[in-house]
Amino acid sequence: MHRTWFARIVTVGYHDVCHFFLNHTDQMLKLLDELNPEQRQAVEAQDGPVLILAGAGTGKTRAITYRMANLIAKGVPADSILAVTFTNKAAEEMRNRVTDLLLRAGVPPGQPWVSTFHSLCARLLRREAPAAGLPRDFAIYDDDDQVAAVKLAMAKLQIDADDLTPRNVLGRISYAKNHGKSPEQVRAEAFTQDGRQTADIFAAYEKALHDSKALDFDDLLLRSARLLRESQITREKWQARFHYIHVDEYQDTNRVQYELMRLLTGPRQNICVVGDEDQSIYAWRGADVSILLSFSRDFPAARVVKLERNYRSTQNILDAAGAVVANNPERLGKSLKAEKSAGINLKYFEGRDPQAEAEYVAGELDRLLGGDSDQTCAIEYRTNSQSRAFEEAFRRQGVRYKLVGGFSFYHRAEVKDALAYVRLAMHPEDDISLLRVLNVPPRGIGKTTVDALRETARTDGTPLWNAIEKTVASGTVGRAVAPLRTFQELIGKLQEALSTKEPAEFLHVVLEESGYMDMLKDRNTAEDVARMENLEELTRAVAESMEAGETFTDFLDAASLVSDADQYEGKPGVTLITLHSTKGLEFDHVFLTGMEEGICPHSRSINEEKGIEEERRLVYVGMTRARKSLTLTRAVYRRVFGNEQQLRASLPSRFLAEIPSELVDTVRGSLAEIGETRRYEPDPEYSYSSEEFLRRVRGVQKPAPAPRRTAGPPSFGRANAKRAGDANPMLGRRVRHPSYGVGTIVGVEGDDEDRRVSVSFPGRGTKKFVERYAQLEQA
DNA sequence: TCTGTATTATTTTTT
DNA sequence: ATAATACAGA
Repeated sequence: MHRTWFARIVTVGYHDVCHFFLNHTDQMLKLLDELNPEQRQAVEAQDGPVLILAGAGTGKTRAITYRMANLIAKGVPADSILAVTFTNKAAEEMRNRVTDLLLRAGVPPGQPWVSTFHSLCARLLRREAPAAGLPRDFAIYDDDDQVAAVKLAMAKLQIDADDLTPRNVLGRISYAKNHGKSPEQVRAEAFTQDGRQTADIFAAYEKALHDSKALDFDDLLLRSARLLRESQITREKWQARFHYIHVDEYQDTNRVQYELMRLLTGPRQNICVVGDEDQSIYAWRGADVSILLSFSRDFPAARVVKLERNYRSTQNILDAAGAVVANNPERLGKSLKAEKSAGINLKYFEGRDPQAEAEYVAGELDRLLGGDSDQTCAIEYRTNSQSRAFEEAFRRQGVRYKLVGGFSFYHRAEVKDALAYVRLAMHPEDDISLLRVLNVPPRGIGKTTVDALRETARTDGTPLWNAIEKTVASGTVGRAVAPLRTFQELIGKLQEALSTKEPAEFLHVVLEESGYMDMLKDRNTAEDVARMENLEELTRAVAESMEAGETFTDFLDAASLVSDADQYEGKPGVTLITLHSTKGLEFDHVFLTGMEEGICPHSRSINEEKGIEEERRLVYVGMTRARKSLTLTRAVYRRVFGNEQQLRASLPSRFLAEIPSELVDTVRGSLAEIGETRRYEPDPEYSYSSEEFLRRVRGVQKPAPAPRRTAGPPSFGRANAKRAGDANPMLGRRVRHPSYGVGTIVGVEGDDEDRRVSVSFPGRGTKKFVERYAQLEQA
């Protein structure tokens, strides 16, 4: 997957390194001159605990990479150095940079172990599977699988409460697990019906994962920590393996990760952590800043290094970001000094709605990327759903972009389906995977049959696989018995293939024998063709992974553990990305969008002071990603859901008012006029009611707002259609839909914004679209 | 009893 | 718009 060429470089032994010892240290010393005094201090503090408090853009990655290279140059075997990063991408980047440094210093490149906590734990547990009481080929459930497991557990318990959504329950389960609580404890502490039900679901979820031979993300950490805690032999073995440990983004470490770190560090205490309390943005998933703040208490011998020189951003950007985060109490407090000059002012644009916001951004991108295009631009937003307006506007205006997050390759349905078959071949008792593909492609196993199987499994307390076996064996006549037997035989064949064939070849068998490929070939819509290509890509990825010397489980682990941010390639161009995923990245130009109350800060965090503080840090992170320019935008009206919901006016984000107004220029065309820049200042008048706000905005608005989709696909007969009453002139028109092809309009309802059209497609039935969203063209 | 079509609820952030 | 669910036809 994210393996690169250096993975194949043979690790050089300790003696080889010693052989060139003196020579290398000299050259390494020269390289260390490239560091500033503080960074150098962090690098040369070789033994014992080290805490690096590093503000945004102060070169912390640089400090860690030089530190590791320096250790290797001094003769420390590369594979006894561990660095834990927040994403796989960051890990890859770090490995590359260490390799580069070693090459420059003339040191034979060695490979330190760099990975995320989760990948580290996955590999540890694979190697120590027997000691951990796990089968070596356990599955790793990703987020989707986890939600499916919760759903299954809820169905089994026949719990169907409105306020207990699977995702919500999963959050509670994860919270409990990360706080070391068992289902029994959760139940004992519960004082509401919801709490008790959550405890029951938790118990059923744990059992389901156990029976399926699967671990979730939390389990990877928990089981590793437990193993190291309880098995002295294993603990000493791994402590002996890692002599120097580094943890990046330490402010976002949770309790279990902390325990892991301590267990691995052991008595040697060669631990170096890097963090910034202002960039802690994962408290909601158990991260705990106090772990960072109490490092010096945990390790009294700790040396503390502060990195405060910022090499990334202009002083204006830093001042603006600093002013925002200054509103948070309980900071260690630090001064960030830009090495760059003041730079240009920040910009502010307020559009009527997300479309206007997106069009403004698209125009700016056009300007920025006009001539030379080696610049990197980021469109940052709080929630993934905000990306759509930008995607539409960019596509209309021909702005090329890359989307990070959302639906990544390994989350595609066809990829997950294929991998579910693979898991089933390993463990047929994996209910989640079984339910996923039992009737994909359709083999005549419908809801009724599945319900019956579930009931059998529930009463017998067995996995569905056994229930299938029982149903088939019982000899009862039923329509579903034959397809069930076929499915059984299919899995049998796959098991056979798994044990005899190479992984890539095995995957090919999976796709052919299951009929999955045939299903796609038969349907052969544009989407199906794309799916087939994705599956080919998957097979290719497996083959490449094998060539790189990885095992099949390595590959599967990586597929489960890819993170959204891993998709970012750092190439010139435009990237759409959530604020959370931007952590650790940097861009020449940043657009921080959707700066509204309810979006950023998000409405779910708005009621608690702690929530607001974290949102503020999120904004701080987003702002400090920018090197040269930072533009803040917002939309006055936003739809909560797709279309039915009404437009809702929102107030400007409170964080905008925290930025000193003299650092910001309001863009021409912004709805908030220049006189209204006072909104940037703390102003009691700023907090008027939403009704009054709406009135004000309407007052400001131009008398005839231009139609928004001027550059869009031709909107057929809009002017005519407005004249309602007589037979709609749109009826009978031929239109083209991107995936359904050409059809005829057979119905029109509503008008303007919400106008919906029914289109009859030959052979595919009648579909109803919201005209504004469906990309219909006149045919 | 399965399969396709109509209706409805759904969006915080993620390893 | 998309995903889950309900309903009707084969």
